[in-house]
Amino acid sequence: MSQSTNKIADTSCPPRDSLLYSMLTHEEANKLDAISNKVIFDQEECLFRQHSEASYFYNVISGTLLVERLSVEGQRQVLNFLFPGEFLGFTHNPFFEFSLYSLTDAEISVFKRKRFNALCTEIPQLKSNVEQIGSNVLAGALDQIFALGQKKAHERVCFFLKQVLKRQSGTSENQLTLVMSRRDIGNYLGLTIETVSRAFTKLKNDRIINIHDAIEITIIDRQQLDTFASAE
Amino acid sequence: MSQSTNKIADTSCPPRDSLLYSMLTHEEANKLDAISNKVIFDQEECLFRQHSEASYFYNVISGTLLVERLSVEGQRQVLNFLFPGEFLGFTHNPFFEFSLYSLTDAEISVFKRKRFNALCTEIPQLKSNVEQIGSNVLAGALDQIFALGQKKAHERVCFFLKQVLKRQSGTSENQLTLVMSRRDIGNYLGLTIETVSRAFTKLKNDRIINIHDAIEITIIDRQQLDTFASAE
DNA sequence: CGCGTTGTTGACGAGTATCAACTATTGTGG
DNA sequence: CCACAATAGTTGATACTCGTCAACAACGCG
Repeated sequence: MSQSTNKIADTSCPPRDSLLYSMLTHEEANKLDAISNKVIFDQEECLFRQHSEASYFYNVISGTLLVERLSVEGQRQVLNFLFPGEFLGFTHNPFFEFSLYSLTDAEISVFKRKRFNALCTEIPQLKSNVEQIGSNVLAGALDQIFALGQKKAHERVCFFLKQVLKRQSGTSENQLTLVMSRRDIGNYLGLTIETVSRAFTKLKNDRIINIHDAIEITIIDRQQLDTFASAE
Repeated sequence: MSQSTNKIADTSCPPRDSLLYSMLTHEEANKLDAISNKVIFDQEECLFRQHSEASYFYNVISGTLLVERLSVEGQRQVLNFLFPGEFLGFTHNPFFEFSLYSLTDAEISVFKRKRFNALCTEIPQLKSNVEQIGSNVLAGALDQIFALGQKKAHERVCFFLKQVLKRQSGTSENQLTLVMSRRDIGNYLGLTIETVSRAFTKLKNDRIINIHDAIEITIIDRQQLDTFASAE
């Protein structure tokens, strides 16, 4: 397992404001913390690979991750990005349907499924929390289908920016940092890197966003961004 | 609930060769049958609507169904088709993420979730069967993402035909009946009806399929169909 | 500093959407 | 049963979007 090659961070606990911890008593939350390990990953590491045994699940504390899937023919499809506070791995399958990679250095809280399931029988609320979180994977996939099926290039990019804006916590209201490459964005949205680049330029020329160094983006016209993001 | 407006069929039971019944003893299967009702739907009926309470789940005995989702802006997206033997509704969410409509007359075996969950505690095997089936929804969505993100029109149509071929049981090996309209196919594949029509014509001209009356299709070159279906 | 990688821009062509006309099929009322 | 209207599907002409190929710029790294 890849996390065994990483150092286990000492004392610090995952943040308790997340869905998983909601509705739990303080004592229950302590029990939950007790079965998690905080693991530090470097940039470009693989947390788990598609078809590997789903023995763990993951809660992002800091950093950004990428979820991808390979078809039987070996074609790569980016399925999602993962931001601090988010979870992955609550599948009922014995094996993962996709792979998870770190785009940046990342602190991850890792739970062993067996121990977690045991705790679930003790704390029933925990189980319903997990099931709700698990359905987020499907919700993300459905959103992506909408974007791929019905939108033009610059609209897909707006959809993507809006998602990052909503999920990339911390930074200021209209500022965002795109740690993922144009290639990853393009693959996620079903576009080539050139088309993604042109879409960004168009949005800049239309004064909807401001591009500083291809990584740092500012939203100027939030309303127009929303319109494009949900355009037919 | 819409099924209350439909007649409950009398004695007949759902087929027992499905995933849900696999690994169950005869006695357990009987218990399962006891909590299901067979309901007859006409063409173009709504079995359940998006955001309605997920109180039931469904096992198709005969007929073909369509799964669709509306965005907040009201745009329609076809997510899947459902064929005999297949299931829908094993969500952990309290509400459905999508709607289900009958494309043809259909016999459906309907299970009440509460009674089913109660039975799950009695028959643990049942629960793991269900979880496996539930993940098929996600698997279908992931396949659709691949098709939408990476394929040309005629390749997407091949992908679609291959799916129908695999899942539409009963009829002969290379014969299939497309009960869904070109509009539904197009929406599912992210294409216009004209492009779908042209793709069919191209496949006919390339001698990969034969079209009899736009509904009845014969696969001539199965190998080429597979190649197109999984092309980059 | 040169080199590789990543992102941007331009020219061009392939592929798909759009608009429109036409055909085939289905359903309805006389 | 037929005539007609309505719907679904096909085909053609055209415009537009996006992919492809190529050149170039910006950045990071040894």
